[in-house]
Amino acid sequence: MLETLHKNHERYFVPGLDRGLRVLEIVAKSDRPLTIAEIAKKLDVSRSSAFRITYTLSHLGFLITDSSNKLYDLGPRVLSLGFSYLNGQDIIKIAKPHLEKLRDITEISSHLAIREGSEVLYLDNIVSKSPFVSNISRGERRPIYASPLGWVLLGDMLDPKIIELFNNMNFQKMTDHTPGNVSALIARIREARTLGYVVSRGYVQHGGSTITAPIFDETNTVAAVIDISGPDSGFNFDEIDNFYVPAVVDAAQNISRDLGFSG
Amino acid sequence: MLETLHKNHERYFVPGLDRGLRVLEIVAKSDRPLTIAEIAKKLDVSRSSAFRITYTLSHLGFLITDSSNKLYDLGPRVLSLGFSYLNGQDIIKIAKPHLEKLRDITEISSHLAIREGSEVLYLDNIVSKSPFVSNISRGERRPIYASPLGWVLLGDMLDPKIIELFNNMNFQKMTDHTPGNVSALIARIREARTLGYVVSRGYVQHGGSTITAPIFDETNTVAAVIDISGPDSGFNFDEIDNFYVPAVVDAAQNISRDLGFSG
DNA sequence: TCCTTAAGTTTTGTATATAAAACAATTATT
DNA sequence: AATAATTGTTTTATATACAAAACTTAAGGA
Repeated sequence: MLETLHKNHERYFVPGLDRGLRVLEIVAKSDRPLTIAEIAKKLDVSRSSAFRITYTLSHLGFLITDSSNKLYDLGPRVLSLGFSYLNGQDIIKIAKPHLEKLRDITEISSHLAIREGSEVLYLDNIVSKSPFVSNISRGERRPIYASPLGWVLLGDMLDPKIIELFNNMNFQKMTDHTPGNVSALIARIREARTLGYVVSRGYVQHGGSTITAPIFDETNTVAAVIDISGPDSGFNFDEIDNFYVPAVVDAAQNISRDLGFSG
Repeated sequence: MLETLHKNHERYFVPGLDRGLRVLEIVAKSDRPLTIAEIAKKLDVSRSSAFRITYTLSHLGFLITDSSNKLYDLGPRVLSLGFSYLNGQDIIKIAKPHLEKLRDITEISSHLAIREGSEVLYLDNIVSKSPFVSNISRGERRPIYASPLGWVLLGDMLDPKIIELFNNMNFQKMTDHTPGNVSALIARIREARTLGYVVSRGYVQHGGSTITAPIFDETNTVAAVIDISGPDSGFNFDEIDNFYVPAVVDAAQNISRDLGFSG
C-alpha cells in the first residue's frame, strides 16, 4: 500500500548488493577501466557510495585497480563463478558426447546453446579438427532475433510473450536475412518450429553457415539448441538435406532422450 | 582507534554486497542447489537476511530457483562477467597467435595461464588438431603447488611471500612428484627459475606431460605462463630438448616482447 | 490425528549503512 | 603561477537495512 516509500526497487531488495553487481556489469561493459567518479555517474549514486562499493569489490578480488589505484577493472575472481555455473549444467555433460560424434562425422564445429532473456548463450563449443574452425566460445552471447539458434530456441514460446520480449528492441540488420521487426521474427520462429530444424546459409555472417535443431527436456519444452556451424568452405552443400540435417536432428533427438524427453 | 566497533570487516565495507557475493560463491562451491536455511547457516546470518539476499540475487538473474522456488542455484548471468573479463585481457589477444603457432608446429595443445592467489588460472586453451586433445578450458583453476605452471609462475616471488601464501595449506600428493610441503615447493620453484622452463613428464596426471615457460611483462615480473601439454601419446620424447623446449621458450619470449618486456 | 520441528515469509524497533557535506589532493584553466 | 574544477577520501547526522521475533506453512514423528 505504501509502495511509494520504496522507489523503484522491490520490498526485500538489498540495495548494496544490487548496486555492487551493477557496478560489475558497468565495468564489464566498458571497454576501458573506469574511475570512481565515472562509476558514480553511470550508476547515478554519490561518489562516496561508489567509493565504498569499489572498495568492497576490490578487496574481494572482483575488481582490480591499476598501479595508481584510480582505475578499476574486472578482477580474475569473476571467472570462477562462471566456471562453476558451467560445471553445474548437467546438459553440457549429457550433450558433449553427442556433439563430439556430430563434429566427427560432419567435420564441422558443433555447439550447444540456451536462451537467456533475449540472448542466445553458448554453453559449449566442440571445435572441428579441420582447418575451418568456428570462433564461438562458451559464455558468448548473441541477440536471439539475429540467430538461427534463437529462432529455434523460441519455438515453444507463445506469440504474446515473444512480442513482450522484443517490443522495444531495435532490430539491427546483420545480413539481408535478419528479421527487421517482431512479426518477421515470429514468421522465422514458426518456420523453424514446423520444419523442426533451420538451415541457414550465409544468414548470420558473410560466408558462414549453420544447421541447428532444438533439444527438448522432460517437460516437453525447448531446453536448448545444438548446431553445426562454420565457414562455407567447410560444408559440402550437396549433402545438406540427406546428410547434415539428419545428423543434427538425430543428435538433438538423442540428447533430448538422454534428458528425459519422451516425445 | 575504535577498531572494535567494526568487527572483522574493514571500515568502508558494504556488508550487503560482501554477503551477496559470498552467497554466490557458497552456491558455486556446492554440488547441489541450496535452500535459504542452508545458505543462512553457511553464511552465518539470520534466515531473514539470507532470504533478502537470495531474493535480490534471483531477481537479478544471478541465482535461479527450481520449480518449487525452494532450491537456489547459480543463474546464467554469472557467465557474462567472466566472459567480459576474458575479453578485456589484452594478454590473451597478444598471446593467441603465438600459442596457435606453437600448437601447429608441435601438434600439441597449448595454454595460457596466470596466477590468482594460490591457484593457476587458465586464460586460454588452443586445442590440438591431433586426436590427443587436452581437457583444460579457460577459466579452470588448479592449485599452484601441484602444477608445473605454478612453479614457473612463482619464479619471481620472494621466499617469505611464498611461505606466507602456503604456510597453512595442506599439500595433497597428486603424483609422486607433487611437492609435499613448502620447502619442497620452493626447491621446485628455484629449479624452474634457474632453468627458465620446466619439463614435466607424468608429474601432473598419469600419462600426461607438460613443457612450460614464463612470460614477463614490461616491469620484468612474471605476468603469465604458457605450456604445451597433453597425453604422453602425443609427444615424441626424443625431441624434448632440441625441439619442444626451444619452441615453447621461443614462443614465451616472443609473447614477452609483444607485452613490452625488454630483458 | 495431533504435536513438534523446521523452513519460508512478514513485520518492526534499532543498530548502522548511507549520502551529504567537508576536506584533501590532484588536474585543468586562465 | 594562481585559481577553479574535479576527483578521491573522511566524517557524521539520519534514513533505512538488518536481525529478532512473530507468523505461516509444510514436513515428520509418535
